[in-house]
Amino acid sequence: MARQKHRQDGQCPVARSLEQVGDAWSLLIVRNAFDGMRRYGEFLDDLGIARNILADRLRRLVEAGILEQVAAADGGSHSEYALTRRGKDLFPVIVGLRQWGEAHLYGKGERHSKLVARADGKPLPPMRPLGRDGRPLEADDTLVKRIA
Amino acid sequence: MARQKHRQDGQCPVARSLEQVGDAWSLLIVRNAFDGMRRYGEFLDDLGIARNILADRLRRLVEAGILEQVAAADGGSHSEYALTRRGKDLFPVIVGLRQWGEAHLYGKGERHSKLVARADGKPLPPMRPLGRDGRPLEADDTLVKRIA
DNA sequence: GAGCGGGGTTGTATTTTAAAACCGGTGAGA
DNA sequence: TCTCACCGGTTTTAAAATACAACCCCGCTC
Repeated sequence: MARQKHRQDGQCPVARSLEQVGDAWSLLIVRNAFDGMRRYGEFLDDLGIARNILADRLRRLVEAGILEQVAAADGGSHSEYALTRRGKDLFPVIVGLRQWGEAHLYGKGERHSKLVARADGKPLPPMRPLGRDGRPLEADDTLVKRIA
Repeated sequence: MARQKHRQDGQCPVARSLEQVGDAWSLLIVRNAFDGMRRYGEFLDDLGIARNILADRLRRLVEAGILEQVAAADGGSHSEYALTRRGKDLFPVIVGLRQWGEAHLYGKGERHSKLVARADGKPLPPMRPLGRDGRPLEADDTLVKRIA
C-alpha cells in the first residue's frame, strides 16, 4: 500500500513521502537508526521483524537514499546501515510521531521512553509548525495551495 | 503490519503511534481531513482507495479517536467525518512528512502543492524540534531515555 | 413505485507479510 | 587445514491484507 499510485499523487509531498516511508517498519527502522542502531542483526532482534521483510525494507531505504551501506565501524567483514542526510532529515517526522504518541496514547502513570535533550537531559517541548514570524500555527492557520 | 506487536512496543511512543496511523492510507485520509474533506465519497474519489478499505480505515480512525462521525453540515441524511482534537494534533506529523517530501522528493522545476500560512499566503519555514531554550535541535543533540 | 446517489457490505483474485528452513562467506579454534 | 558457529541474508510456503467488482440498503425525488 505504501507503493501504489493514487489519483494525483505526484502533486502532494505528503503522498510522495508516504510512498517511501509509509509503512510502519520503515519508520521503525529509521527510528532505531536514530538511536544508533546500524546492523541487520540488531534491527532483527529489536523489531522482531521477519528476516525477508527486513532485508527488503533495508534495500528499499537504501534505494530511497535514506540509509546507506557502509563498512563496519569495527573493521568487521559485514556492512552497516547508516542514515544519510536525507534520512536524518526525517527527524521531525519521528519526533512528531513520538510526541503525538506521548500526548495521546498513554494512560496516566503508564510509562514510556522519552526523547530528551542531550545537553540537559530534559524532555523536548512539543514541536510545532511555526509561521515566518516564529509564532506557532494551527492547522486552521494554514492551507494547501494546489499548483496551477 | 501497522497492527502487530513488536518486542517492546508498549514502551516506545513512535511504535505505538504507528500502530494507529502507520499505514499510508490512514495518514492520507487525515491529510485530506486537514484540507477540509469530510465525506466518504470525497475520500473515495480523491484517494482512489478501494471502498472496503476506506470503510475499514475510517472505522479504525474513529475507534482510535482521530476522527468522529458527525451529522452532515448541510443537514443531509448522511454523516461526515471530522478530526477530533486528537486528530488535529497529528498536524505536526503531516507537516513533517510534507516538508521532508518537498525538500527531498522533487526535482528542480518539478511542481507540487504547498502549505502556506493563511494570513500571508507564504510558505511555512521548515518545522524543527526545538530545545527548551528555543534553539533547533538536531537528532544528535537528543537521545531516547528508556524507562527503568 | 422506479430511478438515483450516497454509503457502505460481500465475495473473490491478487499482492504483501510472516514464519521457518536453508545457504554462503568469514573467522576462531582444534 | 578442517570444521563449526555466526552473521546476513534468500527461498519456500502459509497466512493475512488489499484491490476490485458486484451487490445491497436507505432516503429522496419524480
